[in-house]
Amino acid sequence: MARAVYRGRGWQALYKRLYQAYGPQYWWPTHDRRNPRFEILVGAVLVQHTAWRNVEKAMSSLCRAGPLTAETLLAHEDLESLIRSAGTYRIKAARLRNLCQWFIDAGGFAAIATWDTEQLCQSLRALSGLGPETADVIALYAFERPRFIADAYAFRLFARYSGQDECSRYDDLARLVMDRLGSSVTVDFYNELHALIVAHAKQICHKRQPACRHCILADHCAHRQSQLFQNTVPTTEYYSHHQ
DNA sequence: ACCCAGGGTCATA
DNA sequence: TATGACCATGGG
Repeated sequence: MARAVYRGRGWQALYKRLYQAYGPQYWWPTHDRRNPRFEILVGAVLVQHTAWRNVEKAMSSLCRAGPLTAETLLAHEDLESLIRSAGTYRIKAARLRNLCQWFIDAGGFAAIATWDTEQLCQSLRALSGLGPETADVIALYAFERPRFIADAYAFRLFARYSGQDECSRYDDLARLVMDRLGSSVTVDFYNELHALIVAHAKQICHKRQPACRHCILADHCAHRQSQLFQNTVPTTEYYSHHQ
């Protein structure tokens, strides 16, 4: 049986094609299985503007220093040096302390689980050092709320794919995508969608020069279409005929 | 030597 | 509202 081909342009079709190409991404990755949900809070802060491999080093030294709990992190006098390899470590140490205190004051996972999603996201964004993206990452991966992560990769993909860059703010793109997807979309969908967008951006849709020749979305991508149009005149065939 | 990475804050104009 | 400087390590 031939596998299905998804020809639609919408986000549902885009998801299916990405999934078909890259498969499940198994996010959020965890280092220590004892406190997997709290580790997501920590990782979400550490990974800000940082390659994940550097977060892994910081996470492993954190786990070596004690259990990954809010109380233990607050007790670390040398938190800065423990997370040094994640970069911007003074800032991130302060942000982690903020987050840990918030978590304790809120009453932990059981209490926060009863919060409304909007309430949760607003509360997270109110913390110094947690912007819209980190707040949504925590809401989605640690608290299993349906949120679209409108990160730099999503902006890039959307701008190239649709050919329009009308969205400039985080909330504009997040709202646009969530409205189009509708309320029936599951948390698992958003979980996988963000991970797939990251995988696709890393492998194909780079910042400078996207590898459009290998892109599985190229047939519907505005950026690819404009590239093909520009390349219609100066082909090697043309010059070989006219030299 | 430069650019980038699973961002966010703060100071200017 | 919209840029720019800054944070800072590590890999390509």
